[in-house]
Amino acid sequence: MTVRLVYSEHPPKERPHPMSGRVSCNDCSLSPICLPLAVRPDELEQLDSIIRRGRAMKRGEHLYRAADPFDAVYAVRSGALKTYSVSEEGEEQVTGFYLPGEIVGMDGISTAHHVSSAKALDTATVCEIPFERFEYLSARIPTLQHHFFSLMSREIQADRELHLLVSKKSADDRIAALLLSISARHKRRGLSGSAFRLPMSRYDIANYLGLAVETVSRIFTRFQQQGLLRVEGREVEILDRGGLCGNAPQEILEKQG
Amino acid sequence: MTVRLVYSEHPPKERPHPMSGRVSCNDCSLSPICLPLAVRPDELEQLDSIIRRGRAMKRGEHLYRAADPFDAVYAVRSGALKTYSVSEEGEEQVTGFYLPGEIVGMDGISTAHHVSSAKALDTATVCEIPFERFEYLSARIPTLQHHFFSLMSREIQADRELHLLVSKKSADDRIAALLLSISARHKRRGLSGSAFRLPMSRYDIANYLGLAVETVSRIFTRFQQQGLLRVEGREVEILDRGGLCGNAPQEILEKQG
DNA sequence: CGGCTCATTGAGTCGAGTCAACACCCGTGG
DNA sequence: CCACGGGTGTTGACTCGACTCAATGAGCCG
Repeated sequence: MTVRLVYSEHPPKERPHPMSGRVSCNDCSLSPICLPLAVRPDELEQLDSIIRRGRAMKRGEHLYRAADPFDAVYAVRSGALKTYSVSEEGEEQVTGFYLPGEIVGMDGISTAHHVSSAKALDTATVCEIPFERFEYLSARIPTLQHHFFSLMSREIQADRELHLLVSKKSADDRIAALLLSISARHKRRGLSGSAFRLPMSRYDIANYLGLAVETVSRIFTRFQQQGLLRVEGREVEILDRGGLCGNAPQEILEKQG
Repeated sequence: MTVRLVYSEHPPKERPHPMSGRVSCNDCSLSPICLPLAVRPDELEQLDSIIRRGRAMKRGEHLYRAADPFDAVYAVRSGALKTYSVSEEGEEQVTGFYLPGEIVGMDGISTAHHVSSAKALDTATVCEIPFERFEYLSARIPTLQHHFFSLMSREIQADRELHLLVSKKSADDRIAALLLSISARHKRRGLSGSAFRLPMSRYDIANYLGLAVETVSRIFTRFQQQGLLRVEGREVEILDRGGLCGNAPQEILEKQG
């Protein structure tokens, strides 16, 4: 099979286009699912004023590395990132994938330095939210404080679901759950929930889910044979959502909202 | 072996004794590791005034259940709790163990109802912190707000370490890491870091770490044969910390501070 | 004393890992 | 232009760590 599937939303890029780095939260298409959802229009200006917008990143570039001083969290604007940590034996552990509208970097708050690294999986754009100023602001905007508590709480919830997934479910279930999660997060942004491009490699998927690359590959192939999916490299189309759910019985492991 | 090991700190209970439910944060021996560590003496009064102290719980009693409305987080004062969720298939997933000085219930913030259940593993006492009032207060006490962000961030960190443990490490490593974690958390409270009583059953340990009960049992036995541990039911003495660390290479999976 | 839960131990099986080979794509450079 | 090499993905054959099933023992409560 050599036909290139074309239903990915990658080219063309979503609005706001990465080039237009100056777009304020007001004009950003992601604001209904990002931080701004928590604040009134008149407060949005204050939030807007502390955000450094539109930092562009190339594939493979680091947003921060473990042990870097922590002084900001980041909202993903376009593209995708992964976070990972490295154990003393040097083995990498992928801890999360972050899509547009999601907040990355919250794990560094308690230690004043990052405990993991964040790397762009693709060309990406992020908005930097200096944390000290953000704390100052969130003490003055109750809904913002509450929303950030919520976001962190949701991150904890997602980690717990992942814990269940990795500690109790079969390899099939894990892959299905990841696919459904990414699907749901796409749909939330108004994109197709059934056809999309995976931003991460098989290696990253395997690492994240606690599997071997070969296992991931085999399961993708089998899902395709079973008519659950259409797979072509990183392009995926979900053909039988019900069948996948049967494999990943617990809802969808969402990341944030 | 039928000798009952006596080095557990269980009887006698730690001060403050569960009976003395009225002890204010000021007089609580846990305050250096609990919420109060973040506030000045004059602010402590305000925090103190919103806390409902010394709720006593019997072994097996629920602090809250999944789907209960969320309106408070809880500081463990004595005893121990576990949190768990139940998947649609009815299987339980233990998501955490909470010892004195630790905060439980943060996973319910985003949904306004709890997504997991919390159950006493032993006779326990908890201090209830009504969350709405707490948010009001933390907007006025910057260090308190920051500390709570920190606590949640640390919870996320701990979950990520657990993720690594469960998805990449052998059964031996997982057990060793759990023992070292509990040891460290004991030591933080000024108790023995080498001899203590596990508050949870083998079943809970297995469930938490993604193992079968039989595996946990076998490994405890083997660790004892290798001279790493002394085990007698739930009483544990760590004999060779270095040997255990060799099994659990990553530091110690701490929960909070 | 039964009945219960919790813990331990043994025997056999299987899901997923490891090792190894190969196919594909893409950029580089002769 | 094609050859080369590295990164990424797929497939097959074999192995093994941890699970399952099963039986027994220890402690606790009514």
